[in-house]
Amino acid sequence: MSELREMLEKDKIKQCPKRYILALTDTLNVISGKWKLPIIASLLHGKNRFKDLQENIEKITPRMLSKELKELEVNSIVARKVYDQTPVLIEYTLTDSGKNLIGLLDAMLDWGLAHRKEVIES
Amino acid sequence: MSELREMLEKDKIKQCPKRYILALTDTLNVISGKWKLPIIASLLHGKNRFKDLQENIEKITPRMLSKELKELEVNSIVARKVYDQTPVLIEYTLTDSGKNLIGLLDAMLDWGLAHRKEVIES
DNA sequence: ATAACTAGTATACTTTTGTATAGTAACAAT
DNA sequence: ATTGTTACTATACAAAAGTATACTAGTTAT
Repeated sequence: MSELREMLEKDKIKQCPKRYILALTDTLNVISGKWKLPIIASLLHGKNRFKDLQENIEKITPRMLSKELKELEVNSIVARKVYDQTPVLIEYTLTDSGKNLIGLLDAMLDWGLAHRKEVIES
Repeated sequence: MSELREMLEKDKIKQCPKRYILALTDTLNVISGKWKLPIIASLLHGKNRFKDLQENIEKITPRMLSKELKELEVNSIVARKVYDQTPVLIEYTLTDSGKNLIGLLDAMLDWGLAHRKEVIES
């Protein structure tokens, strides 16, 4: 049984441990906002350069792309690597944690598809 | 293999179908913001009345609680039922879709815990 | 010298999200 | 008539998130 389900068993409602709350809010922060998922999805697709991302993600401004990439880097979701060529090549890649997000994306996709089905059927 | 992983196979990168994007953004909308997860978690715990929720969720104002409950109701995550007693009893419950969110919360929890471990270890 | 390429930054603004504080409505009990 | 109960709403404001538009810096090619 899942950790959460166990925690919620009727006859033994426990306080939600703080580390669970931290883990959940971490996760929410990583995927929240207008551009995080498009960026992560683009990186999963193999679009790794600033310009690739800008072209791949419709209507994102360089300011937002730069801001979000920095935040993802600070949170160890994305790694930034500079290749000293000309013109300079800068490559953004997903860290292991970043790649592991695909499991979460699957869960989101599954819930979203099931929910749409539920809502339409009723 | 997961739908997403399959879609991202290197030699056959497909366009992300629009219904996938819709499903993902639906899901994100349902869990985004400061109060959605606390409210959903409280409802899973069996706190079903406005006042219960207000007491259970630290520092939420009635305005926000009301606003969020309405939005969750519109999106078929929460059902509102009025019992004609005195004083009036109004009960908020999770719909099937709402209850199914627990699987997603588990995935979020797992990723969050694993990520913290990764970051600390490195 | 000018243009073009990559990878951004700067400034000002609008929109969305959330907060603070007070008040309402229906009814019952004292 | 006042107080208490539940379940909210109204108004004004502050903070966070996102947008628009223009500009910079280093390098190479013409």
